[in-house]
Amino acid sequence: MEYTVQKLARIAGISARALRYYDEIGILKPARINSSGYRIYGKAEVDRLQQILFYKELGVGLDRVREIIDSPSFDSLVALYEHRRQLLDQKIRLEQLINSVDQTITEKEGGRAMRDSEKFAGFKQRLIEENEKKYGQEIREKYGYETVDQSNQALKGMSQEQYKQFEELGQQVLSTLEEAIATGDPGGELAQKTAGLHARWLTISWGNYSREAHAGLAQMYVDDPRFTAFYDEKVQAGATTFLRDAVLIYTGTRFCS
Amino acid sequence: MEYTVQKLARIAGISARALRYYDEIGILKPARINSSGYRIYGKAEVDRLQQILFYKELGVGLDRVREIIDSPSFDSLVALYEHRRQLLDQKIRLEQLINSVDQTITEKEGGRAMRDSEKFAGFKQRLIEENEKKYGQEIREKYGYETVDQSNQALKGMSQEQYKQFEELGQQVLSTLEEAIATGDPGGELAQKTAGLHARWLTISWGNYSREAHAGLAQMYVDDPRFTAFYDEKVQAGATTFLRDAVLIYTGTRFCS
DNA sequence: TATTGACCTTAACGCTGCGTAAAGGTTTAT
DNA sequence: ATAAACCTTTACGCAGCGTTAAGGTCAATA
Repeated sequence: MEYTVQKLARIAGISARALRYYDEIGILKPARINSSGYRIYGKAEVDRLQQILFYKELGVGLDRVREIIDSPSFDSLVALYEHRRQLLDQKIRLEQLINSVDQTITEKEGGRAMRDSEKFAGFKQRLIEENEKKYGQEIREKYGYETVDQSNQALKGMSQEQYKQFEELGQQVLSTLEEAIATGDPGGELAQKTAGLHARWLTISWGNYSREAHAGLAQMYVDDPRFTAFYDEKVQAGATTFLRDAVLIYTGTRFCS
Repeated sequence: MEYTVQKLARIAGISARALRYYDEIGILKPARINSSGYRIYGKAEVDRLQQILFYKELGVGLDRVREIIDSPSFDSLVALYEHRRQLLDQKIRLEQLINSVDQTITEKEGGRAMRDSEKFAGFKQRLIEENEKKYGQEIREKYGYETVDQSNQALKGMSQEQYKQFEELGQQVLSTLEEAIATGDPGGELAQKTAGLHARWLTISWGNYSREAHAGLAQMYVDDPRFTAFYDEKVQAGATTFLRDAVLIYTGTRFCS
């Protein structure tokens, strides 16, 4: 039941260097050092390592891991809740990045070089988002969710010109969808372009865009016979399912049905 | 139209140190160095910096940014697609982490200490996920999405004992939902617990869990009169909307309706 | 028994994208 | 003239190890 670094490293699936590092920072010290200076780990250390790796697996930093496993269970729960919040924040940031990349891609695909004004608009957008991140929650806590919802609603009844784009896009979605189905590959370039167009269509109709909602809607299309009828008749049989698959891939949603 | 480091830094919203670093790694060199050794930037450098910051904003690393802006537009599109994929991978990883944290939280809240077998099961789970990450796409490309779907389907018709849990959970969801509504706060502890129970309920019924799908379903509940009727009658009026709000917060979904 | 190969040790640099001194020169305003 | 506000280079620090480098230890084999 005694292990040297490499043996423990192998059963734990990490590197020997990592173990030496854990020793160095004091988060996991060997049970004893043998006469040759070798690190010898025992059962207790295996258990502790298991715990360390478990929390690390959750993406917790080593410092925080130490706090968690060296403190009573009450604290660990709080720490986990806090960690969860941080993960969610990261996720939101990632989603914003993905949306931005999507926008850039569609703009570039349109062959239209970005003009300076748009670049600066991007900067403004960034500022707004930063603001949202910093104060959004505070605002929500102060005024409740309904206010935010309402201000989102306010974005809806905006311009008149968008309606034309909206209609056009709707047609474009249908036509590219038809082409895409011919390729048979919902992960293919055409299908992804279709999903992108569909995303823009949604963006206009909802005033904003979230990939969850996009994926959810695509699934709803399939589940709701009215939508299924619409796409399957406007394009061809199976079109709705194909669109859903394309959208699920586009939004990065894992398989969930 | 000529700027020193700090002036440029101010209009670009970054630090002077960053500019010096960009010079150091050669991604943005000043137009010239004046007689006192000061870095002097011109219009061209402003434009280039704008580009750099734009891509950096998308989360692209500086090395890749350099590749993108120093190559024709074709390459940049490919790079963007690739970058998008990486972001999606990161996002999926984050979601897995969040799910794990959720599980740990519910387990800890249940007051039940994790047994060693479960710890190791977690490790196995990790291995499976790693495998999925490494080879999942390859498999999908080889055998198409349907195979993966089918193997997912296979997970569904599993145990018989789960059905009991499933029924029980359904009742629990309803009862905690009722308590939660009494508090009036969809972000509160009880409401989040309800959402957690609902998540577990889904996990069992679907064989796996994705937070997008969860959020999407919650929204669907509100949109679909059959579901609305179910929850609003089983619990009380407005229960469906409350559950949706709780789930949206639980899943970290931004407001999208 | 000598040698090989598989272990073990410490020490120290490297990676990203800068933040943050430290130690000193330049320009501008008062 | 002097202070304030710039500018410069140099270099350590951050997380979590990976990766040599330079050298001891242990078990088995020729």
